[in-house]
Amino acid sequence: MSPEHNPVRHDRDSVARSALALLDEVGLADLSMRRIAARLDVQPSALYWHFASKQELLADLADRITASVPEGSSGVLATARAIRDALFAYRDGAELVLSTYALQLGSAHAQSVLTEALRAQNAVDPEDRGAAILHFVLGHATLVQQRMHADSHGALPSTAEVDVTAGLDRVFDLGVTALAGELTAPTTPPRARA
Amino acid sequence: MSPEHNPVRHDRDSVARSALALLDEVGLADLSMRRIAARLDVQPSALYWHFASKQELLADLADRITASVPEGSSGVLATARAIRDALFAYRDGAELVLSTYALQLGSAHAQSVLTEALRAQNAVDPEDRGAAILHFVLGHATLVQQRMHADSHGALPSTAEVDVTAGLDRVFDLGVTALAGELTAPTTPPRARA
DNA sequence: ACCTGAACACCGTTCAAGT
DNA sequence: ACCTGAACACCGTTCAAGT
Repeated sequence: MSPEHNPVRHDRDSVARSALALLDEVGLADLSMRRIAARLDVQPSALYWHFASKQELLADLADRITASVPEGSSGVLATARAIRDALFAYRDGAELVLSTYALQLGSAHAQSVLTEALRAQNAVDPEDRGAAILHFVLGHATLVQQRMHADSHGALPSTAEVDVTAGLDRVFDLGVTALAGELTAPTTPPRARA
Repeated sequence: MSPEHNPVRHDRDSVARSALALLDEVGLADLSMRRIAARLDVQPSALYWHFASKQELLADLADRITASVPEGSSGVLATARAIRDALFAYRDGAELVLSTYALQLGSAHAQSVLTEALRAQNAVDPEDRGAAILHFVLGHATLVQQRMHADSHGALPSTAEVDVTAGLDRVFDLGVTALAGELTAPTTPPRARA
C-alpha cells in the first residue's frame, strides 16, 4: 500500500478521457494543461508526450464529443437533435466543437451524417443544406449553452424573468425544418429543380 | 520635443478603438490586456480604470462591430449579409461576437434589425425566425472566418485544392432564404403554404 | 515508452500610491 | 481623473535528463 504518487502510466486515450471529464467539471476557460496534468498526478510537460499541443488535445476532445451521434439515418430533424444533444452532453461542448471546426475533425462526421439524412429524404442540394444545418446547429447550440450557463450563475441582465431558454427548442426545430427544405414525405408534391 | 513617454491620457473610447485595431492585427487569441496596454504606452493596470475586466472590454468591442449594421429595413437577405460583413470586417469578429453573445450586447441589435426586416416582409413568426437567422449567421460566419484564416496560413489538411470557401456564399444565401420563409417578393410566384 | 525538473516567455487582476 | 509599480496566482511550451 503506497497510496501517494504511485507511478501510474497513461496513454493518449486515458489523457483525453480525463481531459473530457475535467472539461465537464470546470468548463473550457478553466481547462488548462496544468489542470489536466494535476488531475492525472503528472507534470504538465508529461502531456506533451501524448499530444503535440493543447490545440491538438482540444481537437481530439471535439472529435470524441461528436463521435457519439449515430450513423444510421433517422430523419433530418432527429439527426440534428442528436448532434445538438451530443454538444450539450459536455459543458461548453458546442463552443469547443465550433472553435475546433477549422481543423475539420468532429464536425466533418456530423456534417456527413446530416447530408446522408438529407439524401435519404430526397432533399435538393443535400451537401449545401447539410453544411447550412450544421452551421445553424453549431451557432444555435453555442449560444444556448452559453446562455444557460450565464443564467444559472446569475450573471446576465435578466431581461425577462420567466422564459430563459424557453422557446429555444421551437427556434431550433423551425430552423432545422426550414433548412431541410421540408419536402420530406413521399406523398408531398416535389418542387421545380433550380 | 520630448518624443518618449509623454503623458498621453486616454478614455474608454480611445482604449476600445485601440483594442479594436489591435484585434484586427493580431487576432483574438493574441489580444491580451498587456498588448493593448503596450500599444497605448501604458501599464496593464491602467486599463482597469476604463474597464472592469477583459470580458467587459471584449463585450464593448463586440458591440462596436455589430453597431455598424444599418437600421432601415432593406430586405432580410440584405440585412443578413450586412451583419455577416460587419463580422468579417475585423479579424475574428464573428468569434468575438458569438462568444460575447451571452452578455446580450451587440447581438441584440443585430437580432432586432433582422426581426424588423422579417416583419416588413410579413414573415410568419418574425421573432423566432430572427433568432434562427442570427444563430445561423453567427455560426456560419465564425466557421467561414476560421477556415479562411486557416487556409491563408496553410495550416489545414487541404481536402480539395481549388474551392476553399467557394460555394460558401451559396450556403449562406440558401440558409438565410430558407429561414426567412421566402414568401417575400411581390412579383415572385408564391409557393404553397405548409 | 513515459515522465520529471527546471526554465522561458507570457497571462488577468488587484491595490496602494502617485500626479 | 487617470496612471505607475509591484505583486499574486496563474498560463503553454521546450528540453535535457531520468527510469
